[in-house]
Amino acid sequence: MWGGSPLGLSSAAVPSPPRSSRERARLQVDERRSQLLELGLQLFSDHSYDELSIDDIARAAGISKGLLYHYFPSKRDYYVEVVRRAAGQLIERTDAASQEVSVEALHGALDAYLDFVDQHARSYVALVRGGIGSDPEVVQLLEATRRTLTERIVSRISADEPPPLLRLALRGWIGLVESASLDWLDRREVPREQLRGLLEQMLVATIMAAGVTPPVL
Amino acid sequence: MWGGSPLGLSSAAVPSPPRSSRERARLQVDERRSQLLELGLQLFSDHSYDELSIDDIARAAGISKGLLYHYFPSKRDYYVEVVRRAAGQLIERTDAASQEVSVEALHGALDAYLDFVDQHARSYVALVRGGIGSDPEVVQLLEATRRTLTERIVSRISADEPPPLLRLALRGWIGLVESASLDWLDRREVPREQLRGLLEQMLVATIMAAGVTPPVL
DNA sequence: ACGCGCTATTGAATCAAAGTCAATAGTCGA
DNA sequence: TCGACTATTGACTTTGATTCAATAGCGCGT
Repeated sequence: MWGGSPLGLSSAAVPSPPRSSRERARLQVDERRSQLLELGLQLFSDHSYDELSIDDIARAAGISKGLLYHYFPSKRDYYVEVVRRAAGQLIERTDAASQEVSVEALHGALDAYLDFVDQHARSYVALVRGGIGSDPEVVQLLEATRRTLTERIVSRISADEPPPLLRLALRGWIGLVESASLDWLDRREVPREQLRGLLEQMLVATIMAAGVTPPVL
Repeated sequence: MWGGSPLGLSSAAVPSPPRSSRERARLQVDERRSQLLELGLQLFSDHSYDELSIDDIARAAGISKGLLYHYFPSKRDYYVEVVRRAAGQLIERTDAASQEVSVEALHGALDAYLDFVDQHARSYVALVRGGIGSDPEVVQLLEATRRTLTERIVSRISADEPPPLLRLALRGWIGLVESASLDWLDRREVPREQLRGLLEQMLVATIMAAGVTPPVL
C-alpha cells in the first residue's frame, strides 16, 4: 500500500551515504550519535515514522543497520531522541528573546517562534504533529516543551502557579499558536507580521478571558 | 520494548470474543463491517496504532486475521476507517445544535461538542491526537472534519468565503478548542460551564482579532 | 425439505521489517 | 609497532503484516 517499490524511498528520495570512502569509517561515539540524530531530523521531516525502515535510515547514514542499534535500543527510541532534539532546538532558538522585558519581550518571543516555524517548516510540522500515534514518551516530551514555552509567558504575569483556568486558557492558546502556524505554513496567505499580531492579540484576550488583568499592554 | 509479554495486551486487556458460540458465525457483510469498526474505535481509544497487532484485533473480534483482510485491505485502511467513523460521529452529534440561531446556537453547539468530548473522552483523545504519525489520509480526514466544524460557525458570520486572516484565526481557534479540551479531560480542574464560557469568549475575541465585527453577542 | 451455489470465513504460508549477536577491523595508548 | 578496546558489520532470528487456496454457513430454487 505504501510504496510501490520494495521501499517507498530508494536511492532517489533518501540522501546517499557520504560520497567516496566506502570503507569502515570509525567515528567517535558523540559524532556518530549526533550525525544520526541530525539525519533523523531531516528524514522524519519528509517521511512518516513507518514510511522509513531501519534499513532506509542506515542506508541514508551510510552505515549498517546493526550500528543504529548500537546507538539506540530501538527504532522508537531513535525517533524519540530525534524529536527530543528538535524540541530542544525550538526551545533554544526562542530562548534569547525571552530575557527582555514586557511588550517587547512578547513581541520578540513570538518573532523568534515564528522564525523557527518559518525556517524549519518541515521539521516544525513533523514536530507538532507528533509523529508516532500517541507514543506516550513523545506526547510527554511535547507536553513538556509546551509547558516550558508557556512558563516563559506565565512568569511575566505572576510569580506563582497560575490558577487552573488561566493554565487551561494558556494551554489552549499554545494550541492556537500551533494550529495557526501550521495553517500559515500550509497556505502562506497572510503576511507574517499579521500572524504575529493576531497571536499577540489572542494572548491578551486569553489572559483576560481567564479573568486576569494582563500586566503589560 | 513495548509490552513485556508476547503482546502487550492479551486476554486481559482486550475484550474477549462473543461469549458462547465458538463456531463459524457467518454474519452479513454490513453487520460484520460495522462490528469491526465499532470494536476498532474502542481498541484504538485505549491502545496506540502499533501497540495493537492485527492478531490482537482479530482475537478481540473473535474472528480470524484473514477475515479482517477480507473487509479492509490493510491495517492502515482499517485504522483510517475507524477514524473516519469517529469523526463522523463527532460531526453528527454536534449537528443538531447548529440549526438554531445566534447566541443560543453557539452556546448549544459548544455544549454539544463538549458533551461529545466528555462522553467519549478516550475516543476523542485518540481522534484529535491523530493516531498514526502523520498518515496523509488521516491528516486530511481530520482537517476536513475541522473545516466542517468551522464552516458551521463561519456561515453565521457571513455567507461568503471568509477573508484569509479570518480563516486562519478560526483555524487557530479550533486548535485552541482541541487543546483546551484535551487539557480539561486530563485534569478536570475547571467546571465544564467555565470551559464553555472560555471557549465562547475566545471565539468572539478571535473574530474581532481578525478584524471582523461579530454579528451576534 | 433438499441440494447447490455464493461468499463469509479460516489457517497455513509468505514476506517485510525490527531487533540480536558473534565476528571483524579501525584507532589510540604504551 | 603491537595490543586492547570498541565501533562496526552482516548474517541470523523474531515479530507482525499480508496473501491465498481451501472450507463451510446460509439463502434460494426446486
